[in-house]
Amino acid sequence: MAARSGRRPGDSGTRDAIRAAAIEQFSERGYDRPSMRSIAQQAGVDPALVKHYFGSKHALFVDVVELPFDPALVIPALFGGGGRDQIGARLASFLVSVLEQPPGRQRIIGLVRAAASEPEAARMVRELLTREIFARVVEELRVDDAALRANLVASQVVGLVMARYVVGLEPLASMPAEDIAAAVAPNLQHYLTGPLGAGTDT
Amino acid sequence: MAARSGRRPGDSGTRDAIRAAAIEQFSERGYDRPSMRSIAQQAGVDPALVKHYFGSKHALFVDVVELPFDPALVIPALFGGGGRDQIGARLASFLVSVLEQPPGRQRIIGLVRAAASEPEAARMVRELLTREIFARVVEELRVDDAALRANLVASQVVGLVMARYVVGLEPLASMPAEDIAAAVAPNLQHYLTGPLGAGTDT
DNA sequence: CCTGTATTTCCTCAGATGAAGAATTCATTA
DNA sequence: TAATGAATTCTTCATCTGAGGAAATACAGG
Repeated sequence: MAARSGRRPGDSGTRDAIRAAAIEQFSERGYDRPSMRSIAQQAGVDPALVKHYFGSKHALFVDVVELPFDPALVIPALFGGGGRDQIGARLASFLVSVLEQPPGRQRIIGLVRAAASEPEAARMVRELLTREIFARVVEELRVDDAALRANLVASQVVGLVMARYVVGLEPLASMPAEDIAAAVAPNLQHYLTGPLGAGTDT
Repeated sequence: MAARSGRRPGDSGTRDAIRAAAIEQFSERGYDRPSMRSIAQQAGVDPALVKHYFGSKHALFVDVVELPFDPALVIPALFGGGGRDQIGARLASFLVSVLEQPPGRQRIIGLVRAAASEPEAARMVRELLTREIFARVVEELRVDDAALRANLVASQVVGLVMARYVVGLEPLASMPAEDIAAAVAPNLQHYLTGPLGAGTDT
């Protein structure tokens, strides 16, 4: 207990306030546009505290944009077990559940937005998908071209995020999430278990 | 005396040099990161000329990022006529032909990247899709929910651009374009003419 | 030859940005 | 109570940004 001395950290909530403001700004305006000053201002905090707690803008971004779920747990649950012809639907409704709630939605939108202009963020997304997601999908899905199938699923998911949340296409942007999940599920299913080459019918 | 300032002899070509540099930088780094100075430098031109010819950074972006094809001509050709069950394949291979050549690819990637952080670019994409594309698709496709179907197709196309060109997912990024077209075509077909619900009646 | 206009360069401005350091406040602990 | 170290603030720096203006130059038409 002798090691514990001085003012206890975190009793003011400053760090969390900065993180909350950063999540919001990164998810709404990408990586470049939010400044450390604008984030600090929204958090009601001195700009120097951002650097004090996180060191740099990039470190703050990395700290704040983490997946709101653990792929190591989620993917086996989604892909394992039976019901191979229901994977598309299960995956779609899981994605919807993540994207419709603030914590998950903001982080994922922030990642996607940032990846469009920050090469480092693009690398994060690429490695995260490759290491955390694709590898496990390959493991669970007993199909050839599992990596490509996971790529295609990822492309549809990213496209949906762009279309619904970033670009705001109507009617997609205003639809109930469940309807979107229902519309997308068959195609996710096709990417995962259908024929890839000259597939004749869905 | 060699003049250090003033008009250079011969044909200028300056305007085109600026446009070429701008296309390249917007497509590789989005809207915010390229500066008028960096574009001018790449064009081998004084920064003031960028403002002189285009007025502002935003005007330069708008001038440079135009669709490399005319939807008014392309869409009726794709959707009109018979072969309703081949629309997905025709659309996929048209998209591939546009995306695999420098002029079209750079403009579309530039638009997508910019839309992620520039609200004005997002608005451009939204209105362009709504006015130039969706409206004509609705006209040609005699189906209910034509706008939503076009939204879903757009989401897949944008997602493909992000996954292949921006994030660089493997193996998607290194595959021959025709293979990708073949893999995506059935899903585009499904979005356009298949059932939209969960496979049951909508 | 001379004037006008388009092209080009240089210079300036006002503001924002990420980063860094010094100084101040204050709860906890010895 | 005094010392400690974390939490916080203020100030500074060097740089970049988009924008605008003034002047220099060269070509074209009269």
